[in-house]
Order: sequence, then structure tokens, then C-alpha cells
Amino acid sequence: MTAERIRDAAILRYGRDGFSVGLRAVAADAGVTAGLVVHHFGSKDGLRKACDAYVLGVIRSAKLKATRGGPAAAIAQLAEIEEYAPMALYSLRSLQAGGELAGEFMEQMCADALEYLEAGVASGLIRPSRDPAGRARYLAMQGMGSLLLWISLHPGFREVDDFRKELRQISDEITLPALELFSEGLFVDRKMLDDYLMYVCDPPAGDAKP
Amino acid sequence: MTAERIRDAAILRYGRDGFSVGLRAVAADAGVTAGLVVHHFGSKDGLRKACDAYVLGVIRSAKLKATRGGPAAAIAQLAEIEEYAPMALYSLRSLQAGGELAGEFMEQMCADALEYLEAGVASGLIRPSRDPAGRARYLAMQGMGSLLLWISLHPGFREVDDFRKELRQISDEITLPALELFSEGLFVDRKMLDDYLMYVCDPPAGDAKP
DNA sequence: TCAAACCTTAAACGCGCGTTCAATCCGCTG
DNA sequence: CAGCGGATTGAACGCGCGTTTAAGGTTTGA
Repeated sequence: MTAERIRDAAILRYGRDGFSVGLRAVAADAGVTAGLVVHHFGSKDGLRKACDAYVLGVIRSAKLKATRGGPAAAIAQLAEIEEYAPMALYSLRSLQAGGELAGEFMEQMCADALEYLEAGVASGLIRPSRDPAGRARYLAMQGMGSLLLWISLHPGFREVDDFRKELRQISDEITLPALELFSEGLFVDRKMLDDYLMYVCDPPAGDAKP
Repeated sequence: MTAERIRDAAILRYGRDGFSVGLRAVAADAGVTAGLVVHHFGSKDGLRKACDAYVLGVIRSAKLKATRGGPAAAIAQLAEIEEYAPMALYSLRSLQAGGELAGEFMEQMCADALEYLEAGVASGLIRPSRDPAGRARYLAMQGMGSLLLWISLHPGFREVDDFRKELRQISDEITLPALELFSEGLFVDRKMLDDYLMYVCDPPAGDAKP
């Protein structure tokens, strides 16, 4: 009961201010003292791990689907749901700081992206790739990365509502360039791609396998 | 003389360990005491600002060109030069932490990307965009963002050499997906783009300008 | 009813941080 | 040589951190 209140307060506060906030601030948000937090979670790191585990579980069970617009849209979608918004923010902070959750979270993102892309390929909407997993990973990393960079450059939101506003602004700004790139590509011809494919099949020197 | 040695040591250490390292660690790297650092730079924040200004100046004068592969390649290119590698790392840490340099750095990146893209358009290699600045910004944010995310997920490099290895690995992994996307796009048809263009020209409700 | 098991608090501890300060060293100039 | 000013040191200060500890409440079950 109280432990869950502390955990929720920690998720909210860590999401807003990052993991460098003190235990006492989290404790005050939950209406308790710092000692009690340690009593329930062992240490600050224990609290962090508990938050990680809880958020990961919720996100896993929420089965966030990567819709069109890339993986960034998945976070946006999650943030639209009032209840989940703090966890979306927390996840971003977690990616920013690295650590246990970050890796699993990105793995999940890549897997979801792959799944969605393959569904698109199967239905004839999306072009097949020579390296589907690599492409999914590439798109997931780029999408989440740009989101991460954005919140680094705009650290000014103090409420979860501001976070939603930021996400909508991002969406507005990137939709046209993304649709252009996804629909028409960037290069006029295929020369660079063909040159590269030729290169990797028949490298000019060295380690060709027998 | 000594001040420059402190500044260089700070750039190196901040780049490796992030901005949370103590003044005493930086001072020890430079072979001086913490008091002297404050004497020369006023405060820890003064040291940070001095590093920011110096790195920004160097990067500005180095006129890093965004070659094919996107803005991430610019960092990689910078890191290949032994002398500049610590500053490339420092810039990434700066983006991670936000702040003064981060904003100007990304502005520079976007401007360079725009310049390079327009040159490509002029020479007939790159497709024109309906929103050239938006596209440049989009590509710069995605490229730098994914780099940022990568170093968050792989915080294990302790030497500048490791950083170069990481960059080469990134390059190897993303080259094929990036070339595919840039050459062939992602969608099979243009329906989504056309729908969106139709939508923004003739929105179904509300704020149409006279 | 009594005591064991808990939840919870307030105070204290030790540590490392950024910063301050007096003292010392060193090189220059008159 | 005397003296001055910047460079440099080492010790100290105050602060906030995570953590520990002893004590006080509150529930609970035999």
C-alpha cells in the first residue's frame, strides 16, 4: 500500500526531474520520510530497480503497438493515456541514464518494430528489406533517439501535460519529412545502394570467407 | 597554459564519464588541486562554460561536413581525427545533459545538414523536399539522437579508442538500412503521403486561414 | 491482555561535493 | 635586494546526499 504509493511517486518524480533527485524529495512526494523508503526498498538503487521492474511489466502488458510514424509514436500513444503518461516519461529518463530497463526497453521496441514492419510487408504496404531485423533496429533507434534528444533540448516541462504537448509538437514537425522519406526516399537514383551491395558481396581486399 | 591544461583535462574526463564527475577528479587529471580550478574558472559551472565555448569554437572552425550517412557520420568523421575525438565525445555528453552548447550544437548540425542536402538537390543526387529546413532538421535530430541513444545503451567505453570502435560498429550496422531507406523508401506506394498532403491543404475542420 | 511483528519517524553519521580562505611559492619589476 | 602580484596549495566549511539506528506507534494473534 504505502510501498506502492512511494513507487508511484518515484516514477512520477524521476520522470519529471531525472534520477539525480534525492530520496527525500521522493519521500516528501509520497508523504513519508526518507528512512521509510529505504526500509521498504533497501536502498535508492532498490527503489530504482523496483520502478524499472514495475514500468517494464506495465509496458509489456500494455503491448504498445508501433503504429505508422515510427516507434516515437508508440511513446506518444502511451503518453496520451493519462494513467500511463508518467511511465512513458520514466522510460525516456531511463533510456537517458542507461541501465537495466533501458536495454530491455529498446529490445522490446525493436521487436515490436520488426513485428509491425513484417506485417506491413506481408500486406504489401511496406517494401521488404535485405535485413529486416537490422532495418527494424535502425528505425527504432532513430525514432527513440530523436525523442531522447528532443527532451534533452527542451528540459522545461514540469507537468505531464507539457510532455504531451511536446510530443504533439514533435509529431507535427516530423510528419511531413518522415512521410516524404518513407514514401519517396532521399536519393534520386539507386547508385549508392547498388555500389554498397556490390562492395559487400565482393569486397576489394581481405577477409572473404571460403 | 595551466588553465588550458585544466580545460583539456576537463573535456576529456567529462566526455568519458559525464558531467557528474567531481572537480577534484578533473583537477587530479590536470595535475593540480580543486582550488586552482576554481581560481581559474570561478566555479564548476564556469569550467563547464569554458569547455562549451572552446569546443563550440573548434567545431565551428573545423566546419564538419555532413557526408552521406547523415549527421552521425559527421561525429564519426570528427572522432577519427585523434585530436578532435575527445571533443566529439564531449559534444555528445553535452547533448545528453542539455544546456547551452547542446542547443547551438544542434542548430549547427541542422544548418550543415540543410546546406549539404541543398547541394545534393542542386547536383541532382537528392530529391527536393516540400520543407527543406524541416527535412534537414528531421534527419539531423534522428541521426544525432540515435547516436545519443547508442552511447546511453553502451556506456562501457573507458578510452577514446573504444569510442571510435563503437562509432565504426554503428556505421557498419546502419549503413544497409539507411541506404535502403534513402534509396527506396519504406512504403510501397505514396498513398499515406498524398493523404497527408490532401489533409493539410484541406483540413476537415477548424482553423483554415482566410 | 500481553507481547511479538510490523510500520513509521526523527535524529544522527559519514561521505563527497562545490566553494572559501589564509598561507606559500615564484617570477617579475623598480 | 625588496616588494608586489599572480599561481598554487592544503585545510576547512557548509551542504545535501544515502544510509543507519534507536525509539515510538500500531496492528495482530495467541
